[in-house]
Amino acid sequence: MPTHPPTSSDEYLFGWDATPGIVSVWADREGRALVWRRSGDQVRCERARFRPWLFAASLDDLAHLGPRLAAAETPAAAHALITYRELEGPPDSYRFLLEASSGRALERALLFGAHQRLGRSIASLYDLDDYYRVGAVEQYLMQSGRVYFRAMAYTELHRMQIDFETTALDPQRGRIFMAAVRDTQGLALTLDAPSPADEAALIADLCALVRSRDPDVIENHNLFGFDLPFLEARAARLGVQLNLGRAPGPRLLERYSDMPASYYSGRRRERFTVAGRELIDTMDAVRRHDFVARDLPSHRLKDVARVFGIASPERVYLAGAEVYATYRQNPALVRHYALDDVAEVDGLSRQLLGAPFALAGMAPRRYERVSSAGPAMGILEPMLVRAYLRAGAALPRQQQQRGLPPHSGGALYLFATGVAEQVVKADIASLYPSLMRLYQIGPACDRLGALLQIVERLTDLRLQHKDAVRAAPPGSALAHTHHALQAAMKLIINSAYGYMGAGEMALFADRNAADEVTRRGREVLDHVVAALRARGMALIEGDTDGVYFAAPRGWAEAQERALVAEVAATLPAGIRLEYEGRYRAMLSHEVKNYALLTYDGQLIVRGVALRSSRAEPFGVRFLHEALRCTMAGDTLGLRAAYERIAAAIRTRELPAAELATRVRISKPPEAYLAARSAHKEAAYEALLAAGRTTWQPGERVRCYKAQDGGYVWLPDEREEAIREEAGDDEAEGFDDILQLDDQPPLPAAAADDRRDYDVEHYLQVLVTSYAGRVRKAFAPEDFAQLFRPGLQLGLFDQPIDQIEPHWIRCAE
DNA sequence: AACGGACGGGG
DNA sequence: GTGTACGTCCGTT
Repeated sequence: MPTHPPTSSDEYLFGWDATPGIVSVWADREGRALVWRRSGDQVRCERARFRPWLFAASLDDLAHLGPRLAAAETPAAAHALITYRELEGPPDSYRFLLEASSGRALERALLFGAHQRLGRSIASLYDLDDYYRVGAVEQYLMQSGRVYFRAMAYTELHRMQIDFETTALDPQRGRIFMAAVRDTQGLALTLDAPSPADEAALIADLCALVRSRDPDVIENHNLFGFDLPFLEARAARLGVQLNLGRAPGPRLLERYSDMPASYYSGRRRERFTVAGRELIDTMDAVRRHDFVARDLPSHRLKDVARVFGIASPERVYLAGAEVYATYRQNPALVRHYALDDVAEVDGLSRQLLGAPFALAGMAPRRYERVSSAGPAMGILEPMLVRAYLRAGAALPRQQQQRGLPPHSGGALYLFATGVAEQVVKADIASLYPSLMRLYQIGPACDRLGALLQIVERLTDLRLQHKDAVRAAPPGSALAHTHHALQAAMKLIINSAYGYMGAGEMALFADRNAADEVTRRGREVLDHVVAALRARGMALIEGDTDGVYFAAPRGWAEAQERALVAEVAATLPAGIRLEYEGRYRAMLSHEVKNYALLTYDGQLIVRGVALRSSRAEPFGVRFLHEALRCTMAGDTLGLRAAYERIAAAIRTRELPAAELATRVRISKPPEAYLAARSAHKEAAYEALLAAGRTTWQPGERVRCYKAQDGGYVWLPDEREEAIREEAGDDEAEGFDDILQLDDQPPLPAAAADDRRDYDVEHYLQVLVTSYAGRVRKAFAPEDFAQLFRPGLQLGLFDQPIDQIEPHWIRCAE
């Protein structure tokens, strides 16, 4: 592979080969690649060759090859098994690029040599940090400079959504009874298997449908976590082959583990892959979206679809446990439901996969990998490796940096607790990348300066795409494309700093550089804080790149904005302080724990201290009211809210469900019974008291403390009413019997009628767990008076309407 | 307060 | 084997 003179930063970003329309790549370690390219409705597969390669720190492990190892581009290279290229770089780097016509032969030779050198057998090259290697597809893409989707729009992709309805969550206990299939070319149908005998045919039909519709992409929500593992298990049990691959590649769906066990003993995610088609799990996209936006109540398909406004008004909702029972009564309804599911997945894909699509046009990885990868190790690092490979430069090798002090973080200040009005939030846009740019802080080991060039070029391009979004017709495909591109670029830009601070597994990590960025960041925030203080603002809290402060009462928004602009003007060029928003009031409790009241009356609560993890419904209701009253300075209202809820508890007006807490239990029955005498826990006691002797760890238990000191279980009717059906449908030949497991029947009294809770206990909880969240807003004696049971004033009390919260205000 | 383990999500 | 790492919350010391 020839090396190239200085590469342009556009090559760093986009590769260099102009081949358009690549929708999938499959490669093996023997240097064979299949490249599927789309042009309109046509997909053609081209065969390509590449020379398998990897980076090595030395040639020691290849000495045993003798003349079968030769320097590239020498006469001896013609007869060599493995060729090497010595790269420009420091001695402790990956200074050799090894190439062979067979990647497997290359690895075998290295493993043999390492075995001899170390005197122990080596399972995998990944166990040796003497080598840096990527997968075959990545080798091909990095070497060729190709990327996916060149000159393609997202709408040109042929996508198919597949969703299974099953009789249970566990493929050992249940089976597939329906598949809903939809594609971007207008298909929408369900395949049914009303009887267990039909399941094998359903699976085979589905595979045939995939092959005939021939999509580039297969999508679903939790595809890797549920549908594919379930499908695989059922197909194996029924002896059906999963022929989902695209000709002329291998046909079968393949499973692999997300990472080698030797590197990480934690949870390994199962993944699947198939030749010629990209498998996309929209849940990955949802996670990535929520990581930035933090606006999702959950990651469930139905919840997310509602938030994004893609749930149709006629959408059918069924509780998971009821789907199969419903199907037997009303199959049409379940077909409707399942088709709604795949329609929502399509909607989610259109909304969320644009950015990964754009990233796949930059990073040398498969679209399906890019869409689930983290931006740093998953995107940025492959781009850097491609740049070094292209330039013929040695990759840096992380020296073990043991015993370093932990990497220092951003500034974090709590200036005041209490209640503020006229609150302004100002923050510095893209602080860390801006600092990297401004002060040219990149990893010292990045001799090409590629990371900084990538950040700089991306920052410029991103602004261009943001402009292009504004210039394009709103809602148009063009606007969408530019939006996706700028979002993708933002993701990479923001990951650059984190990448430098990443541990030793990041090739280009540089703790000192990361520390330098945070140090400069603290400097900038300190400057902003000082400038605000000098202008008489009342500071509340500051965190890394943003600050909350109270402006003088009665200021108009324009005045606030002018002040922020004035402070912004004192910062170095390239560092932009922005006016982010204003709030009617703020309750400052602890750092990162506060409540905000917007000018249109919305309550925003941030931080764990202001959320109760156990969250008894009555407490949450009260807390929200208490926060509103406190922020309004309405102590009478606060006292009234407290008295109202305390009275409702005392008179048992509240149903027990309002006082119940919901916990997830973790111990199996034996474990709890063993520990029980030492330490009783409410949830288990409640189950035992209800006569239950078995339960599953992970079950959610809703329970409350009763007047008699015991605990009472409140089953969730919906979750418990229908238990999963028994699994052995093949042996029995039918599966139409709903089996309740060996639980006793539910108590006859409906749960919401129960009132036998421990009044004193819950009055205590009300004060300590919930009223306590506004404690910081009051002087101790005022707080004690506000939440004292009974109505009589104490000797030294002042009238409640004269109690004031602790105000955070500008000096007059 | 610090640490380790489990969950999410899917029917 | 088509490949390198999740945050967050909960329960326990």
